[in-house]
Amino acid sequence: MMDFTKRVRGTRDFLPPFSVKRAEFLRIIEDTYREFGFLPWDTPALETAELLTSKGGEDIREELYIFKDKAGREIGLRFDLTLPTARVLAENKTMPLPIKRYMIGKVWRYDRPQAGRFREFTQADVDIFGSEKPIADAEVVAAPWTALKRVGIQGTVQVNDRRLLDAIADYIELPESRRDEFYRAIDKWYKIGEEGVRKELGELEKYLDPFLEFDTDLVELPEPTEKISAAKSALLKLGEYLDDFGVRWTFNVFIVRGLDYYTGPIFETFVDRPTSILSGGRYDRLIGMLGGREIPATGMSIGVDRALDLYGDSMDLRAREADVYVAVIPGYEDVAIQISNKLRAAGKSVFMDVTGRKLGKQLADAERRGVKTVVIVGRETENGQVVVKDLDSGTQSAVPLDELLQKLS
RNA sequence: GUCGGGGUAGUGUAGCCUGGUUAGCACACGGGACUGUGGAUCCCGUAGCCCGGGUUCAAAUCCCGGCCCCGACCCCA
Repeated sequence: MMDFTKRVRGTRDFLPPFSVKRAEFLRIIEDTYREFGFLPWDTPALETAELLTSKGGEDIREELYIFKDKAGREIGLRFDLTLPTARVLAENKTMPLPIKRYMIGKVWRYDRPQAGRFREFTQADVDIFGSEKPIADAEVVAAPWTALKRVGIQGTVQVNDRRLLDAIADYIELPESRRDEFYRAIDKWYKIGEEGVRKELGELEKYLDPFLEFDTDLVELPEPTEKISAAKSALLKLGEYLDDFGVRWTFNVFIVRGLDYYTGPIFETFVDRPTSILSGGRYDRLIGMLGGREIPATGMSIGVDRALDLYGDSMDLRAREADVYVAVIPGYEDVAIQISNKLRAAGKSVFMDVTGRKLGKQLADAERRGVKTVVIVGRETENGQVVVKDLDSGTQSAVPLDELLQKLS
């Protein structure tokens, strides 16, 4: 006998009550993005292998789902939402700018699964295309940060800037060819500590002490060169806008994020663990690299599943499965359907029993589902009434049908 | 790719070291006591030793191989 119950490695099933919270979280994110004026986009999960590997060389294939279709073409699953979006912009060369868009969807990476890391996971992106101004970076941070705040998660956005890092690297005379290696090591500062970073750096360790002079508050950041001054004042401007948006942020010179993707401000958001749940930055060259005109771009992404895993318990999310449970006494199905429809038309979510099981079972079922209001549809309907029962208090009363809606509101 | 810990009903586990009744328990699920009133209690029920080989009179237990899961490293555009 084959085992048909196996899941693909690194994927997950989302079942209630978690799935209910997850859907609610996604709804709040989407509502917030809309409030900030971002419009929804959706692009295919499948892209050509050519695109997916375009900015990482051959070794990047190791981290991707790539396979051949029946015609022998190499295709793969997207690993983020930014690259497909950039492809669309490179392809549609006359879209009116600026564009503010969001996209919520699954992405796939052939990582080795472990705590907080899956091969299939959901991202909720916002991006602004067509503005190089810091106010755009600030807004793109503010929208997802606000969404998180609305569910009770107050993160601190750690801010750095690729131009600043490069300016510092110039100043401390870090060889160009070793910079990726250096950045990759210091990026682990909060994970493995100073000692770990020194060890990791090896012969590059001599550059660490001069670099550490820049581990300060932003206003106190030394300005030994013109380039550093310029990067600093850009960050100060950005910080001012973040303050205006009410975002909690801090400058952190150890934030690096990736290697060849970003060209300006970069962001990571932490709550109380060194695991980022909201991150992104500015990437002004990507669309040009894909063959489009150069369009300045900046974006952020919520790691939806990771945020739920780490902080779902403390999120302020509705967990109940429906607003009202309609318990149906056998023989009264027709009127139960009519009543359920009426409630739904008034905006209530309704779980109507369809099993015909006895009332005690239906009440237990309602409770299990976390629904606290039960409308019992039975013989009272012959007098134009239903019984409304509150499962929390245990109280109930017969209510005329035309008063049902106001009784429930 | 490297390393560590594990696989016993749907979930969590006891049993394994020291092989030997019908593989025990809890939760969950279905039904009943209670055919129009949930949370409590009681009763009944469904459901399990990852796969293959070896040792043995006898394997969940010991040995070998495989598969899978979890976690750490590497990496994370």
